[in-house]
Amino acid sequence: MTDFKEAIESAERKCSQRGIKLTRRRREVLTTLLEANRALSAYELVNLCNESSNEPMPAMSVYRILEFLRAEQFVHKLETANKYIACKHIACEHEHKQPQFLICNDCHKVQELDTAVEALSSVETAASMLNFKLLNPQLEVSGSCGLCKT
Amino acid sequence: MTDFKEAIESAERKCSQRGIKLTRRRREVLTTLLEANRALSAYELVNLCNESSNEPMPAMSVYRILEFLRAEQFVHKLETANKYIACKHIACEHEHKQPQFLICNDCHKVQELDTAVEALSSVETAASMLNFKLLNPQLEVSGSCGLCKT
DNA sequence: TCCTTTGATGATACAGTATATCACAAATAA
DNA sequence: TTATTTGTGATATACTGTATCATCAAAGGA
Repeated sequence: MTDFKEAIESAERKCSQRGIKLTRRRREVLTTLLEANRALSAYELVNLCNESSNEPMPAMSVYRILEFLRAEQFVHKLETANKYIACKHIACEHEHKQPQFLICNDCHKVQELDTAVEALSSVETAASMLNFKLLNPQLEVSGSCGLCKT
Repeated sequence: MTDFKEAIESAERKCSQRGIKLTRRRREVLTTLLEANRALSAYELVNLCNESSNEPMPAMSVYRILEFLRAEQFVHKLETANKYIACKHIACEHEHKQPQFLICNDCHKVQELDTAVEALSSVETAASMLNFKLLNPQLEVSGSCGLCKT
């Protein structure tokens, strides 16, 4: 309950540094994602926002706000799952390119890796031999997280 | 025009080896995908099938058939694009796990790599340290293919 | 201060992607 | 032959996302 407050404050700070605003609605969406502590679909977000506040949250707004939060790297989209998850490093200062995710097929929990940087660099090498330039590469692989091997 | 015939024959052969059937409808979908020679959405497939044959192809059938073709590894789904593409190796005998795709953001052409095997193995290592087991890992990265740098 | 501009949000419609279900026919097994 | 499984057709509906226009409020200039 305090962990995500720090993340919000950090996002707030980064926004003002960047000359943009973390508005009430944007904060609402980001907070909801942080509290959920898992990947959510856009409509799950809509519902959660509506449960925890009185002003109804239009689905359109959620999509728009997610675009904003992604552009600022506060949120990632899991393209393979059509879900959104708060970036693990909102509160960090370092830039972090090349996000990498392990997605559990059973419990659907997501772990954001920081470790396998060389994975993408080897793809990059292979790609460049085909004259292909990677753009904002993101890696998503699914499997089974040790916890739910039933 | 002869290239994909070989692929169909090979698929036919594999199916009979496996005790399953490449029915007329399934062959229709697979042929359409091979002829297109690019990634297609499910509904693009529906339309193309309808153009080249008189019996209307229901969208439901395309989805069902795509599931079948994926299970047999004749077709891959690009999860990040919601499109389907014929496997480059339908006619090969070797098993090929870990498909890897480079997807061009501009022309949307897709190249299936065979080369960057070590990419996934380094993810695998990182994952196993978290007690996470990869399952049918597939890699999709987008960027710009040398051809359409405008 | 007033006005204008810009950015954010609300509201509605609709396009695109996918699944659930039931019915029926053909192929296979008992 | 009868029963069962498998593939397909048909319809409905859920889920995901974009287009568009209106409104409102904050920011900055005259």
